[in-house]
Amino acid sequence: MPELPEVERAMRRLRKAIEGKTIAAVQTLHFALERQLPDAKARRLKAKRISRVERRGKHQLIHLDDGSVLHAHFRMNGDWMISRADGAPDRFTRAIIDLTDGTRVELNDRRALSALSLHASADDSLPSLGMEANDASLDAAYLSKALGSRRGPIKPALMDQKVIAGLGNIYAAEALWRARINPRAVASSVSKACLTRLVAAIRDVLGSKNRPPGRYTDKTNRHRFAVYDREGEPCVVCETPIRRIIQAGRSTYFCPKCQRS
DNA sequence: CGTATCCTGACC
DNA sequence: GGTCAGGATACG
Repeated sequence: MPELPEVERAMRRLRKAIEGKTIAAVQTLHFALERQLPDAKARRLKAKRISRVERRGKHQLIHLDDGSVLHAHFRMNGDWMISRADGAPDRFTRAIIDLTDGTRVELNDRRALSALSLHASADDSLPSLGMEANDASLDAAYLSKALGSRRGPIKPALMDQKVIAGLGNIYAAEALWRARINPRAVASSVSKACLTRLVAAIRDVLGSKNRPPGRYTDKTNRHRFAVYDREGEPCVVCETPIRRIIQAGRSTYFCPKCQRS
């Protein structure tokens, strides 16, 4: 369940469940996770105390008292399930973190594309990231600089975590629709006025008012999005049918009339 | 830059 | 059986 607000909520649940506690055991239940966190490495986590849980973009960092870091990323479908060590893990649980107090954290991910790995220090646990999408100091000047060297379309550029950390496919499309910017517009050529609208639009789509309360694939949440997954449906502003195109291998939804530039 | 790839499940 | 899926990365 990525996209920054969802990761933020998941991180807070994780923090509440494990911060200050001690790891009893970590195990992987799927070869894709085992490959990243081999049993020999997982064993090193035993008896480590969790000093802090942190989010950076869509990454989650579990800081341990010896300075090492357990890095987690949900990718497409991951989520935490907090349970108890004496129960059976969920069918789609790919890794388990058991705490000495009996709390169990399950990394639940049907596709098993999630990342989970152990690093000696925080420094080598993360790729370089751009400004946080929900950073109050995000402004048109920053975007202008970050996009200045990009000759490709703006929508894939917005999803590049080195440009803005935390913006994903859904909210990139939603923000561009709100800002009335064509997703195919060349990133470096988007005007300052448009970038100013885009900054406001990013705040709007990430703001709690406009976000679904739970998992955003829930049918009941679908209506919360203006363009995402609405191919052929009328634009809520101008009633032009929403179009779907593929950019960098991902679906982009947009209104061909509202987003002309 | 775009494309293929990692994976599995859900849905048509 | 084919297609699609909220992400990121390696590669050409």
